[in-house]
Amino acid sequence: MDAIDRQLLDLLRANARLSYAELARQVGLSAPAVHERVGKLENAGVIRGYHADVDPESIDLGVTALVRIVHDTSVDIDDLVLAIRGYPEVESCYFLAGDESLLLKLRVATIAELERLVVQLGRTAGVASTRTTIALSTKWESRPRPLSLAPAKASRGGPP
Amino acid sequence: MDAIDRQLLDLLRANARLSYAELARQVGLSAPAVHERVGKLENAGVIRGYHADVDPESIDLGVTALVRIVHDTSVDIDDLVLAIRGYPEVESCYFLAGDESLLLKLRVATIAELERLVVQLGRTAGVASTRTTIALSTKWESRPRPLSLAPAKASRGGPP
DNA sequence: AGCTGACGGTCGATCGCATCCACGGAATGT
DNA sequence: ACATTCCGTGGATGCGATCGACCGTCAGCT
Repeated sequence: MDAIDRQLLDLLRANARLSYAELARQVGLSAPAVHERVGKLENAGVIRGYHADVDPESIDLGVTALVRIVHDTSVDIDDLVLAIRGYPEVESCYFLAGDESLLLKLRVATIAELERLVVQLGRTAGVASTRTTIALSTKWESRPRPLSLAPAKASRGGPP
Repeated sequence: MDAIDRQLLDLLRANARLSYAELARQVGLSAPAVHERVGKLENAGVIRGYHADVDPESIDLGVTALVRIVHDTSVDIDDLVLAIRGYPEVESCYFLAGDESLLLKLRVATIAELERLVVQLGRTAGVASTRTTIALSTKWESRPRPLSLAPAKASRGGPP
């Protein structure tokens, strides 16, 4: 994992559909070399996948909510997580340090659907209580933090 | 936005590097037809981009934290959001209904870095107070909810 | 009804890209 | 010094992206 790998990750996080030829031009290597590097990053689990980012409102998921869950410890936490995974509306799930054990981010079409889901969650085995907050808007999400600052083609030769 | 569009969105959300030829095979159209459909979805803002999903631990971002921010209303909320956008560690930012106005999800390398960032956030104009929770683990994140269930090639003819 | 234009698709051709293979050179261990 | 390994380049080949020409369907108009 050197500077060129980091640059490739940056490029693919910004645009996952770049061709290997284009990536090669950007980092100053040949296409096969880039192909091999990216393959290794995939196999090593550094790159976990490539996903289209779809506007939620466009696909009728205009309501975003955050639900914090207090764990009823008579049920194993892994079983609870597994049960929650069964709800497709739950986009993300974090295991927290603190009073509430889990934070869920979920998206649904309507407030009515949210109500239905929160009630169902509250009845799920292992859930002691829930605390729900509506997200009025998403300012941004999944913003990638750049790993490398300089393009590799320039500045050959170590720091001054 | 018909069933085939939804199917294309599903396919690209699962794997953004599928070729147009492969997409075409999956939905039962020709490659140029798929090319045009995807282009329209991009131009309409339904597809906002394509991003590689990189394992945070692999790029030295092993600490995930959630910070809730109480807004000091003497500063405009938009200015506050803009200031927070300046911190590259903040991956996501939601505007909430409730006591705390903002929820931030951020990733850093170490607890020490987290401390530094939380202190800085607390000093930012418009921040009345912060409440920080560490995420011990991310069970899952950005899981896409499938839009269509059936492959378009099969089951021609309405429901029974 | 018949005409017309917009829309969305197919087909065929061309050019670039992905991918495989053989080869080369630098860094490393013996 | 030599052998080995790693990582790269260059060339060849078949597939995919993409363009242009053409076709069927449908809605609205005369």
